[in-house]
Amino acid sequence: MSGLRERKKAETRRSLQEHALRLFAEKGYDATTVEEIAAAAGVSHMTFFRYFPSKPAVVENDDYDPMLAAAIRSRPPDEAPLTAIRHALVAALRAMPAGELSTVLARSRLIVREPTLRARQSEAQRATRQMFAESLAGRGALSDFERQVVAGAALAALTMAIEEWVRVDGRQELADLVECAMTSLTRE
Amino acid sequence: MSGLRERKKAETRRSLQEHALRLFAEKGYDATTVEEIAAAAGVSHMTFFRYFPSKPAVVENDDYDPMLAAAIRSRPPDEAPLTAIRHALVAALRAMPAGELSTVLARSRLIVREPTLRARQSEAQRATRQMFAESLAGRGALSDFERQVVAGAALAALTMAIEEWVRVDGRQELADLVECAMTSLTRE
DNA sequence: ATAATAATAGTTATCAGCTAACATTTACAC
DNA sequence: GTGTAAATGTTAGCTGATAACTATTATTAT
Repeated sequence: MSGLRERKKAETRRSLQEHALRLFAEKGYDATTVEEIAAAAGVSHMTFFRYFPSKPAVVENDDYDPMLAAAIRSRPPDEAPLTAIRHALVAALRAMPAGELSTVLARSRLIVREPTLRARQSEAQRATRQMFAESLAGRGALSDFERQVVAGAALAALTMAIEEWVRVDGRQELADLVECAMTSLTRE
Repeated sequence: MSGLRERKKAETRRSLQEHALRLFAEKGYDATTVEEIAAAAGVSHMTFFRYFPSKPAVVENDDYDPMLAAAIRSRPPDEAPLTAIRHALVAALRAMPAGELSTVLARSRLIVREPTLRARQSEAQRATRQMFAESLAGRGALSDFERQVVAGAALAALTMAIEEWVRVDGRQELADLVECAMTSLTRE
């Protein structure tokens, strides 16, 4: 698994992603063609599509979903659903090193500002919502439907927090914004 | 404004939309090309794009936004934000004639089932969210940010209700589903 | 070390959505 | 009726995405 082939693949993937993000930031998402990204990484456009199923996919990373789901599940079972999600999110964000957060900020900036990427993001969030909903199992005697609703609402709050985070260009802590957002949901 | 030209335009638009929805339902969204829709309506594909800015746009209708915003604004000012939105939505839905609801169901079916349309929908919802947020002005001493959060969460709940509505193929009242969804948010 | 093999990448062609430039038809106002 | 302006069609092109096929390159078994 660490042969030359594997390393080359990883390197190509990384290079494609890196050049893509750089070009998107430099000249805009729509103004950057897959052809250009591939050329910058020294491969053909077909290779791009072998590594990423679509142009927007090169920006996305769903790596946090399982971690967050686990964090929700490990909250005390008597906590209300939205409260459990809030604590899980805030704790996860506070535990995140600054370097990683700035990467997340860069990606988020792109996604929030490019309509095409936003649209994709909301589609990717369906999986996240599903995970959130499942990780609420057994909490507060909710039906499947109600769990989806709560998970969806929490994700909407998280999304709003991230958009605000991008708007203030990271000058407020994302964890604080998420805490504020989630609290304004439960405080009714 | 009711010259032959205007009438023809309205008729062309209606025809394009009608054939589009029919073809989408018959053979799927992706499998239906703009060319086919245009041909079915007896025009060229360029004419299609003169009437609708994009293929997905032919399915969308944002006609309800102003009505809903007004309904929210006219709720008693001491009602909590989520509660006000809930009552506004439920009242608007209960006042809707059955025929219109079945049209909404048909459109929703398409949108919920076609990933491409879902993605677009979520983008269109940004405008709806903005309207919801603005129509919450003065209610509950919320900041701009918090209003966006609450509006976003409410819309997420509405979306979940509509998805469930489609899932049960309209056999439950949408108003009831919305009421259930919104209530599960405030009940924490 | 080398040949067989399997993975990986490139080439080419094609399709669909979408836009632009230009020509042509058609309703309207006079 | 005729000129004008709107509406439509024609054609061509760009970009994202997929498929079929070929060529290259790393692995592996000898």
